[in-house]
Amino acid sequence: MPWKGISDPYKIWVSEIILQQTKVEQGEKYYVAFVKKYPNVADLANANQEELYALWQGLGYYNRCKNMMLAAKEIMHSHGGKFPNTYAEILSLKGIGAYTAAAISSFAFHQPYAVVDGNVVRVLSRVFAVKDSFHTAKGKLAFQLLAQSLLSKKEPSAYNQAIMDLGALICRPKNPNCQECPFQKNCKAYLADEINIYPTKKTKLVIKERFLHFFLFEDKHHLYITKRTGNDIWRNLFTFFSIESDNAEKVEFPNDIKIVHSVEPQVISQLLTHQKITGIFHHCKTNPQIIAKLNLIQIKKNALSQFAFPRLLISFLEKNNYL
DNA sequence: AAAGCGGGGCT
DNA sequence: AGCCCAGCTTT
Repeated sequence: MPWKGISDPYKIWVSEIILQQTKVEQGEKYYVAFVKKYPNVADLANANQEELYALWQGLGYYNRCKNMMLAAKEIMHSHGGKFPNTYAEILSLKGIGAYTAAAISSFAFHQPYAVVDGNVVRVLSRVFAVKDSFHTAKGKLAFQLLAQSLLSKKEPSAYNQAIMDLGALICRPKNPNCQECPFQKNCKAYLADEINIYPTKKTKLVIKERFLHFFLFEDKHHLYITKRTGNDIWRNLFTFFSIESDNAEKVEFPNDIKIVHSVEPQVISQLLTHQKITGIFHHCKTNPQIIAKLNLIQIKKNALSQFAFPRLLISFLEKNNYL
């Protein structure tokens, strides 16, 4: 790598920013071009923004170079053009977070700050069987403290480089080379044969789409409803008799329920935290046998407000002037 | 805590 | 098509 052995904090900074969310192979030529066109902080601070963006073209995350220029100007104005050498000052620069501040202060200034990036998280989570996700505040703190406690205070630079290399080359995301890993005998994940569950993923919010077909039974003065039970949404609330389907068009309904085909079913959706509920309201022909068979509750239309309905039902009732 | 920000490689 | 990756800022 072209930045190998470099001690200039500016060039280390450039390399670290380029490598954020970017593969080494992809970033290399950008790094070479960048330090050639802008060899130092002053050059970057005085850069033409159009040219800077042009140089960055294809690399993505364009705020990275925008922030670098802002930071370069800040270094010129507040630090006399000399790259700051304390963690706090480095961290305060635009576009530099905990990882990059630790990387620069350890690599350029040999200060004892442990880097925590994706590689480090992977290594530590496996070796120490850390199940907290780095994407939570708790997990972030846990990995930060653990990494800092392991850091070699004598050679923070070598330590940081080593643990990231271990993550990149041996303790890889897929097919880690545990046979050649120096920590094989100490790795809790390996010993438990649980390499594949680490690092714990961010729990992505999956919005499940559900289709509830409601069957509306009524007569002149009454509606027929049911109380929802079971471990599902709207427990203990009242709705029309319903059947769930995997689509809005078709539903398997009992043979003895007669849909009023002259009335198109009404469709209303409601977005919940984890579910998108689509209600399809079918107007049905009512007869006493079905009411009894489905064990429906007869309520007076002028007493609807005494019952707790889900919002989706309220919407339907309001739209149709029941409420 | 979650969204937004690019692009490329991998499955 | 979805997931992941040497992150940070804004909301």
